[in-house]
This record gives sequence, C-alpha cells and structure tokens, in this order.
Amino acid sequence: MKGGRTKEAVIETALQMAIADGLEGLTFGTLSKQAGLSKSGLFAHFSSKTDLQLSVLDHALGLFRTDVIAAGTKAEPGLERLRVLYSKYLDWIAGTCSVSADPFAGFVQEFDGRPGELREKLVTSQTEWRNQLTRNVRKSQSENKQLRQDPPDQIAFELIGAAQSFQVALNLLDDDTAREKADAAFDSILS
Amino acid sequence: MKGGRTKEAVIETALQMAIADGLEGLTFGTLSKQAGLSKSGLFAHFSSKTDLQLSVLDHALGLFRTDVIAAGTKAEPGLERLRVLYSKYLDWIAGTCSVSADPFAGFVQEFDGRPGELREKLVTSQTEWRNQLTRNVRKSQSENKQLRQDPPDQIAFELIGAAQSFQVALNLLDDDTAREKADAAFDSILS
DNA sequence: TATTCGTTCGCACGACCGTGCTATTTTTTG
DNA sequence: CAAAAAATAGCACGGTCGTGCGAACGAATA
Repeated sequence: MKGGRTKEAVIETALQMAIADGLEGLTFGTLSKQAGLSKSGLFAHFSSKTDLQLSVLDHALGLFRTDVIAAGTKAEPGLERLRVLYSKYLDWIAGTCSVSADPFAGFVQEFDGRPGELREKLVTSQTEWRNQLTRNVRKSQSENKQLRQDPPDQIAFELIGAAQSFQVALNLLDDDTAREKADAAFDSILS
Repeated sequence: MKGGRTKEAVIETALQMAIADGLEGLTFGTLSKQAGLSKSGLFAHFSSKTDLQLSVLDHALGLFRTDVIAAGTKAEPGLERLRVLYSKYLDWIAGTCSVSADPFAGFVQEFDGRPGELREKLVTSQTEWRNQLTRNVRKSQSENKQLRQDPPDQIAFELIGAAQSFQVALNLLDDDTAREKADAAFDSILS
C-alpha cells in the first residue's frame, strides 16, 4: 500500500483501542491483529510504543480541532461562539463526532503524574482549550453586562467542570438527563 | 505475620501504585517487590488480579468514607454539612488526607467502559456520593430561600464538576489558584 | 528491464505477565 | 510440646510484552 494511508488507518484503529483501554493499554500485538498487519510491520511506521502513543494523541487532537474548535470559529466571537464551542464539546464527549467517545479525560488521568512528551502535549492542548474558552467568556462579558462578571478563567474553570461531570454521568452512571444538566449548567454558570 | 495486618499493608502499597499506574497497571511482580514479599506469597491473600483490584478499591472507598463522609456527618445536615463535605472532598482530591491523590477519577476513566464487578462498585459509590450531596443541597435550599432553587441534583452535578475541574487544574496544569477557583465555584453554584 | 527503495513479514530475544503446585516456614491451637 | 493451620517462598508453565534483524515483497525510477 502506498503513501501514509496505511499509517493513517492504523492510527485510527489505535485511537479506537486507546479510548477503550487507554494509551498504556495499547499493544503492538493486539493492534496488529486489529489492523490486519504483522507486529513487525507496525515498526515501519512507529519506532516505539511511545511514538505510537504520540501519534494517536496527535491524531485525536487534530480531530478535536476540526470537530470542536473549527466549528466554533465559524460563529461570531463572544457569546455565540462560546455557545457553539460548548455545545460541540458536549457532542464530542458524547461521541457523536469523529470519535466514539472523548479520549482526553482518560489520557489526562493516565499521564498527569507521568512526566514526558505526552504529558506536555496534554498540558499544552488543555491550556489552549481553556484559553479559548476564557477569551470568549471575556468577550461575552464585555458585550453583555447582564452576564456574570466574575473572572473569565473562573467561568471557564466551571464550564470545563460541567463538561467533565457530563462525561461521568453519561458513561458511568447512564444518567439520561445528563445532557440536559450540562446544558442547564451552561446557562447557570454564565448568568 | 499474623491476622490481616500484612494484607492491610499490601493493599495500602497497592493503592499507592494504583494511584500512579491505574488499577490495570497493578502487577503482582512489582507489587511483591514493593511490599517485600514473594509473588506467590501474594496469592495467599488475593486469589486473582481482579480480587486484588477489588480489594484496593474497597480500601480506597473505606478511606473516602472516613476522610470525607464521616467528617461531614459530624456537621449539621444542610448547608453546614454540605460545606464540610465539599471542602473535605477538595482536600481528598488534593491528597492531604489518607491518600496521596484521589484515585477514583482515574479508576472511573479506566473502568467506565468495562463491565464487571469493579465498574458496578464504582457506579454504586459514585451514585451514593452524588445522592449524599444532593440531599444536603435540598436541605440547604429549604432552610435558606436565598440559595439557588434549581433542582438539587443539578446543583450536585455542578459541584462534582467543579471538583473534577479542580483535580485537573491541580495535577495536570499546576494551576496554583486551583483551590481558590474551586472554593469560588462552590459559592457561585449555590447562590 | 534492472535497480532502488519503502513496506511488510517471519522469526527470535529476554523480560515480565497472571497463575498454579509443592515445599517450607511461621503462627495458632489443642 | 505436638498437631493443625496459616503465611510465605521456590519454581515452572504458557502467554504476551516491546523490540531488533534480515528476508521477501511492491511500486516507482533509471
């Protein structure tokens, strides 16, 4: 097969596995079976397990950017964009975008105490995401004085928390009102 | 050695390891070295890896009950108890109680898509914890009509979210204002 | 067509995995 | 003190882990 197409497909499969078993749970053995090529064949594309994990994380970050961030960028900065970002974020977590479930919460739990390139990538991307939300909170506040005027990063902190609570309510607790709660939390946090 | 004292010590060590590497990351080999006894010696106490994981989870749940829930029970039901519960919960997450960090967020991420006894224990305990918060929110609301009068489970949903956001801000992002944000979130969510 | 070059495979390696089985040691009990 | 029971250790098993190496393949190039 040619070009990077095989590699792309393998990474996609690996991401699926990492969502279920974590990045550490990834295995060349099971991945090779799942992807339909030999274990050693994988090493032509990934020089080590860490390299594979990094590739999977990068791929997931790319999907997040197109599914969530790019979708938000099409809306006007400020409250409108914030609404889209949050709503798409919930869709992403619920697994109705390019991915069957949000991988990041699990990755963070796995690597938040494990120094290395992977952790740093997580720090960078999470920080960027928080900043993205914070900026649009700030703009919303300045355009609409009815909104809660607490520090924007405080509000972003609470929004991200609501989304995480949504994820647990949905995946662990099978709470079928989770989405309503997450939506209600948005309004409550902002006003 | 006698009684369950060795076992207790092993579980304590295993919990420490599970906080770092997850429940799946637990290993009889490394645990035996860490605990100072042989690999086969461990099998006198734990009949399988699953059994070990269950024991670790039970132990952690016990610590949570004494560190957080029991501390709250000493305060008056209602807003006062809610304050203590939330504050102790943050302490627990920050690792200033009986444990060096909160293990549950990681456990939930590991097992929320993995049916079995472990997952069910997680569901039960998380549900119980949510109910505990919800009850005290309700009582607070009925005693103080100044408080936000949205459904109590909605407010509990947001409180737990704030705590999870606190955990990430603290462990991944090294945000040294995380505690202030989590404290501020409490007031903001309730009023 | 001959050559090169990137893919993929088969195979092997040492290490560690979870788990049994059988001593041997320690503790409790009679 | 003897007998029974519990705790721990030694050893071996089949399997999988991550990783290297050299051979065969494919397609593009000369």
